Amino acid sequence: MARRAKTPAPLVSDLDARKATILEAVVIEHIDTAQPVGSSSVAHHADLGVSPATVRTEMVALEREGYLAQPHTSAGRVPTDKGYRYFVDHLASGVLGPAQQFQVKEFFTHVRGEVEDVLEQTSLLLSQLTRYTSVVVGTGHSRASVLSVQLVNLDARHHLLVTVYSDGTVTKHSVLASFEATHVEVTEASRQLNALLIGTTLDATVQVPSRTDTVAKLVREAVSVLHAEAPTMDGEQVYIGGSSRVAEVFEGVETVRKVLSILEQELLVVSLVEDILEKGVSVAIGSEHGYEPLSSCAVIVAPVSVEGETVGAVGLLGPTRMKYQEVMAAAEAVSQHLTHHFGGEDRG
Amino acid sequence: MARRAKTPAPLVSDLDARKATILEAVVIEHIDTAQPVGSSSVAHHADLGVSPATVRTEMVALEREGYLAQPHTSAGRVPTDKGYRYFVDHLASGVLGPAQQFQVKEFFTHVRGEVEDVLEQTSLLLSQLTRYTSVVVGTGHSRASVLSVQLVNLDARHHLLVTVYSDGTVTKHSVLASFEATHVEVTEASRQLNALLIGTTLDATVQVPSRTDTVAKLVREAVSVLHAEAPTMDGEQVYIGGSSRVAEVFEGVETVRKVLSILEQELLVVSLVEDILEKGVSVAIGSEHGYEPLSSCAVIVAPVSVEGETVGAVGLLGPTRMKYQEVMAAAEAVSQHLTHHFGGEDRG
DNA sequence: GTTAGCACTCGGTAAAATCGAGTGCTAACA
DNA sequence: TGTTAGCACTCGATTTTACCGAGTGCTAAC
Repeated sequence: MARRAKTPAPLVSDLDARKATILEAVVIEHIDTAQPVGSSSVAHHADLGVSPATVRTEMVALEREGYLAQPHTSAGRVPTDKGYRYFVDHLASGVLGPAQQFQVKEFFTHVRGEVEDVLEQTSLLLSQLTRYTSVVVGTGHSRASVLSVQLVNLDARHHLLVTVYSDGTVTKHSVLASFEATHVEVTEASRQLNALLIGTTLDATVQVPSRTDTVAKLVREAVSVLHAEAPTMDGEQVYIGGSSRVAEVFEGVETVRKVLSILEQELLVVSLVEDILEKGVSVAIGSEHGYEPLSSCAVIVAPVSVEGETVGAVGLLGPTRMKYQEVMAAAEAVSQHLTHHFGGEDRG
Repeated sequence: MARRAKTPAPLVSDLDARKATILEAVVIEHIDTAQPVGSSSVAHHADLGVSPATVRTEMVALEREGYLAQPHTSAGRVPTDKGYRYFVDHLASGVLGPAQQFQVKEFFTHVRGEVEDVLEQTSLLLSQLTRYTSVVVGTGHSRASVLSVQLVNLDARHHLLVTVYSDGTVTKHSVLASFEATHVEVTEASRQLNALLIGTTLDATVQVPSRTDTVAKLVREAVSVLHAEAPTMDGEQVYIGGSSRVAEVFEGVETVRKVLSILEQELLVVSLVEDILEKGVSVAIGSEHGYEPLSSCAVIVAPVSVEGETVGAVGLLGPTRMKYQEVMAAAEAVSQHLTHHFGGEDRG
């Protein structure tokens, strides 16, 4: 028994075959219809040769164990978060339809451009593919080393510090000096900065010159600006695709508003995705992720890694009654293609 | 008579004083309550010493002339787009509340950072200020000249072309060569690119070397990559703040979805804003802007200019029954502060 | 353990009744 | 001529009532 399985070990459970089938039937139908599911409908669709009455007794049990819930007496049953959890852990498994597979392949053979563009486009792809809102996260250059620094002067006091990192990201920082500097001095400062910083990572401390001439002051200024940003700005990028889906997929203005307002906060989205990744889980249902305003959401994530290192993730956000099979398959497929795209070095 | 006034010349109109007052009352109350407004309510609030009956006859006239509409017989009146138009052109004028004024001032004395960050934060400010969704557009470096180009090699075949423009923007482009290049060659190419491009704008053609050595090939490659992007990528930046407001402010899922899906398309948003600016108008109501899916929206824009040149705009998007006075005042104030912020050179 | 039978619950929908804000019109008035 | 009170009328919104039927839980028979 693995100490930490890919999905958290089921508490007590493992329903017997029939209960599982019934649960599955309820989940599937409810996902499809958004309505409570009744015993007769289950008896009919899941073809265990049993009558509704039997199904009913089983459903009572499933409800007692917390997999199902009744909106009110004399309505059908609806899956709980726990019910969905069992479903995705034990029952769901789907493959991408051929049309979708084709679309994904097409996409990845044709994308070109900068990493950022690819990620952004990918988020659109995902939301088209699944009809849910997608989240693509690129984790930044925290471990990337500096390839090149350059100080460009805009005018005598304003300079722009442009840094290129080994992972291909580029940052810029304004440097406002309290003194004037000539073009030559700026160029020299640039040269020294290169000597100083190339090969280092942002968290490393460097030996700055203590002289008091203009060039040295420029260098110190630049280094401090750069390092000041280091802790906050991890260079995470977030791309959200199909946020308008939120309005289609959730019911109730209030829910829509809540979800949208979460999506607006990029930092929050990043940590949500990272939290889920960290737990080694690929799906977080309802309250599982611990973000209260998203308690009616399910989030599916799949990591994107290059050389064993997780460099990002793709995610999809929908109601708890989302189409897990399809969506998980899509996330899987896209994340793998992305992994390959960034790993398999031979694309622009 | 000016050939093209700041706001399109009123067709026939200019209502007499009493009609105007009545229209104003209807608009104000409807903005407030979202309900059709009846004659008695108008007679009461607008204190022209007249009875509801008289108001009614006037309202009939206003309806005939297209300023008001009746959702159905025996309901109150609702302003039409034309009614709102008259309202904003002739009647509306408001100033920012002191609290808001303070907030704006506070904001602009404390913002720091890159242009992009300032614009993004501004969009948040605007949406907080007005409780509507905001749009901040920065028009790009189409006329900016190149300050510096640098080719950085990631590995033998992958290079990164980093360009700094006179307006402080920085772009990066991957350059994938079909041949290998040494570090020295890349550095030399970098030097030549600088000599070649500094001071030019993207639309200018440059004399590339026709030699066939590695350096020359690199240079040609880089120049072509850079120029290829020029027409599409104008470097426009769009920042949307408070998109969750859409869900609060519009009613009907379908409307919300439509609006959100427009907001997702950055290009579309940019051209919407630019269209309105171009017409020299600051408010576009309902069908005026010609974007059908936004026919229930009003858009308020204010240009941001530096040295007489329009470099961007701030905008706010709400339902046609939005609080024009407040919102226009806010847009005005923020755009002026922004103008000043970018014009008054002494901030980082 | 399963099932048919059955009484019961209760949300959803439809029809009916009611309400009232607001209208348009007319006739009297200044 | 413009204004106003009076009044019948309209019609959406709200409430009431009735009813249907899907679905339940329970029980007794298989």
